[in-house]
Amino acid sequence: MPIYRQLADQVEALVAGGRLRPGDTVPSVRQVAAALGINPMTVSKAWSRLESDGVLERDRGRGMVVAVPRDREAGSLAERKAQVRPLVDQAVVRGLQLGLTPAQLQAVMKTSLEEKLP
Amino acid sequence: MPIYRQLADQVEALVAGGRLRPGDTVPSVRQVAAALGINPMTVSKAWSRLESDGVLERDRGRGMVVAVPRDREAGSLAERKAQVRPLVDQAVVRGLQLGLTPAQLQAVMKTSLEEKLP
DNA sequence: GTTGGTGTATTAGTATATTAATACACATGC
DNA sequence: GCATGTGTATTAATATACTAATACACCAAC
Repeated sequence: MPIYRQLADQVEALVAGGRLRPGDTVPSVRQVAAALGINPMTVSKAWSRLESDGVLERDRGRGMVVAVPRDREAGSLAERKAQVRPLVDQAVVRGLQLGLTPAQLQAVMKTSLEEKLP
Repeated sequence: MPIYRQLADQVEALVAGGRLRPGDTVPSVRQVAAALGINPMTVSKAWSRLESDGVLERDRGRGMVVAVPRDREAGSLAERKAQVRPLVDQAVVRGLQLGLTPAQLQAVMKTSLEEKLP
């Protein structure tokens, strides 16, 4: 998995779980790049992707800040469910293939939720 | 998404949901390739991947057949749960980011299960 | 042995993705 | 103005992934 995607996923998980809240700042691209020994552009690509997804916002001259979640942007409840659906399907198919029962799959999701949420 | 992956995912879903059962045959690579207007090797790549995953088996001279699910149940329950976990995590993070509640995410999975299972 | 059916190893061409180097634009504080 | 901090557009090099063309090995039935 590419570096920029690993970075984006990590930050996205922190925000989704509430461990990074709206207004919190994120380390600058150069800080992260120096810490990981990679190119700042690679970090920038991760930050930019998160900005496109509405997770972060650019604060001119300061850096990237966790954005305030705008529910309208995501659409209706049905639309948002439809967006997660493919990912859930993928997990379900894999789980069934492994011989897990529906109840066991639900249990895995419950565990995941408990670990993600603060 | 690449063609060979779409094919593999479709067949995998059919097997996981029980719509294709052990012993059932799968159309030959040339049949599928002709029907879709693509190269047989592309189909072969999908079939091969499914064989690696233990979903299909090669029956020399005849073709590919849905495998008996003994290998899938290899490993403890905890191990199998651990294997699905990353996929569930991905769905959960995306769902939370879209503002879905845990209950709503569980509901999406329930719907997915009901649609997949026969 | 011949025919007609499997799947696939190998090779090659093409497209796409990923990372990095460089130079730039903008904002802030002195 | 100047120094120092942001992020990034551009370009280029590299790696990886995907598809296809060809030729081959295998099996079953006649």
